[in-house]
Amino acid sequence: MNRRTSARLADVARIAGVSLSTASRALADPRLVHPDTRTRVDDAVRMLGYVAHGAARALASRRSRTIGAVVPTLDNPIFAHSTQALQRALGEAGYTLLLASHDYDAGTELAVTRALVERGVDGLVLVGTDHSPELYQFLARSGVPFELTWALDPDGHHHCIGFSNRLASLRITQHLLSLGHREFAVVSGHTAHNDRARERVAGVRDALAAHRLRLPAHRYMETAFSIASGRSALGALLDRDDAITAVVCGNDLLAFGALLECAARGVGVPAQVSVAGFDDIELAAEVAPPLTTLHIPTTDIGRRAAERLLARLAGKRVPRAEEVPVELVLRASVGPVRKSARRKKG
Amino acid sequence: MNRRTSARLADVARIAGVSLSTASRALADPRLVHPDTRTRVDDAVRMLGYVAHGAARALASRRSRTIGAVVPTLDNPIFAHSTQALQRALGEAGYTLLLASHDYDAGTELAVTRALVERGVDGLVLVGTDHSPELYQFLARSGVPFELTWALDPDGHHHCIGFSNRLASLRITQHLLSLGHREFAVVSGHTAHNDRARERVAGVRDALAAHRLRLPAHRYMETAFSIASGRSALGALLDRDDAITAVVCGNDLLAFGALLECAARGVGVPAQVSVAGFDDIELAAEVAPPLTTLHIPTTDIGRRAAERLLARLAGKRVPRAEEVPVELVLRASVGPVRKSARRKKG
DNA sequence: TTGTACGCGTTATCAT
DNA sequence: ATGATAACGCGTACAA
Repeated sequence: MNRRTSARLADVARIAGVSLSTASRALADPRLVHPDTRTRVDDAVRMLGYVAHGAARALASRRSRTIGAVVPTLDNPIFAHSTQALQRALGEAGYTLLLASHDYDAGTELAVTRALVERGVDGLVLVGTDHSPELYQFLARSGVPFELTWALDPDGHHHCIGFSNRLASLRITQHLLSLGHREFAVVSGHTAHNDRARERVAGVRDALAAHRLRLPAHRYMETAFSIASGRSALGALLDRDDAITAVVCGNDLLAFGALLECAARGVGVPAQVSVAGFDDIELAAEVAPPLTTLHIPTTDIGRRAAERLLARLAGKRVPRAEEVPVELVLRASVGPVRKSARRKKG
Repeated sequence: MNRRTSARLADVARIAGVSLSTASRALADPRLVHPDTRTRVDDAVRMLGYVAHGAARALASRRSRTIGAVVPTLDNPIFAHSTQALQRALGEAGYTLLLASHDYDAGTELAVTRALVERGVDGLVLVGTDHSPELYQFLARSGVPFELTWALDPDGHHHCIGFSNRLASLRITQHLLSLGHREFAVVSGHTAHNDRARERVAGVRDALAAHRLRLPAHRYMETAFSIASGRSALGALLDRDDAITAVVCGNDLLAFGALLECAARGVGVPAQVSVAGFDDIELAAEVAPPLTTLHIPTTDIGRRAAERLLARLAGKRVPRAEEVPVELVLRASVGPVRKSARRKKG
């Protein structure tokens, strides 16, 4: 560990023949120094291979040029995608992303968020509105500005960028209802510590209630957000009840798994629906339609979250809540109700 | 921005009635102080909602408890997955992940790596061995320890954790050859600034050469790593040449796209192969077999990268190169050569 | 436009 | 076991 301590700004200043503060200014805002001195400083920097010491810089300037993001998991492509967009937007603005995930555990979320704040992030990006009171309290005390994403804050207290998961889900269910479907099932992700999942299920129930329909308990399944889970969940549902004609899935991974199960059984569930969409996986529709998806602009969510946060850090005002447009994508093959699914085995 | 400056360690010390250094010790290593003083310090911490100032800590201790990761993109599930594993392992060890991506651009990679080093990361995790001389030089000068992942360094100079993409690809191709296939096509990811992609193609050529076979230019396609690209690439290949009986794809996204194209055309390409596997997407095999995959332990790569790096930071010695096992997964439906693919349209 | 000098909040060294 | 004090490397009034 006897790594020779690298060049400091003082060294740069000495080589360039200027004072420390001049060197500092030359790097912070080149317009503040004489062109000649600037080039001399730049030369010295190159010569020494000088790399600024972020910690010292952060300590003195009280900003780290760092933004923290806390996501449930990167294994869900939608979060990987929006995080990718977030990182890109931040990078272009000279900011660096500190990333943490919590696997849908509130305790972990608080711990990792604390770790990020401790690292001195200038701002935070969280997913959803469903966070423990302790977390909200911690955020308030720490004073770090934050953005909630993938949902809209119902109380309007917090800054957020997203969409109404409930309305989106309502919309897609209404569409199926308009096609004549009455026998619904739902494959949801786990709803604990997950407002998006809960809202999506609620949206289905809302739409059904408007038609005096209910979602029976045996047609509701909650599982992990993965293709494999989606597949086995639909399998279990169809084993229990083969009158089902429409399935609303909590996201595209679940929907894709459901499609696979249909394909394996050789049944054509008349309307296979995904509430959350991810461009690439939507192609799955071509394997085993019918599928209706709600296209969610994951990229926009990440990018706008970054832009909003940076704007706030720059002292600009931004609307507290911002809604991203969500688009219903209808497959050509989605049609009116046909004969119910039939089991192969059993 | 006149956010009241939060509690400092000095405040904690004052409230606890101890000196600054005692407070510091109580937090750094509780065993160093008297149990009574420790509880008094802890109480004061809770009372004030004290959160350590990472920058000051890093400045004084010369370590940031932060590790940087530079990946091509999180949009590729394999990197999302290994990054997720990396973040988890780091988090459990009290480290935080700084993440950056470069979209397969060498210039961007250098820039973001520099940004991470500037933020004071204690170590770095990179993907692959294919980095610009400038980057390697920068890493050497900065002295930051780093791990290369997803490949093995051919020269054995750098610390790495991964597998031989070339041998893996060779193996899968040999398997197809053993089934009697002779008419190969390859759908590869872009090979610029991507040693993994290049090695995978090379592995196919190696295997073919051993049978005195070549890969004609018109049966080779290079495209972006995505499902959509995989699909259209195979479409183009089949349009050109319908004698193809086996397709080796650069990764699972491409392979899945290829499967979709086969399904859409109603052809059964006798052996549809993916060189890189990702558990969930392997389920696609059930939609449109035949598919052979190489299962890669993405989680292990991320976790081991973290463990190796942290071990090195702790002064322990680790083998310079570590290979993760890669497993050939054969689908039941993969059989010997059948009649070639036939085009639907054209 | 440039330089001086102080402070940022913590750890580490050295006493006690 | 605890306390005083000197770094740590940089930003930024303030002065020149």
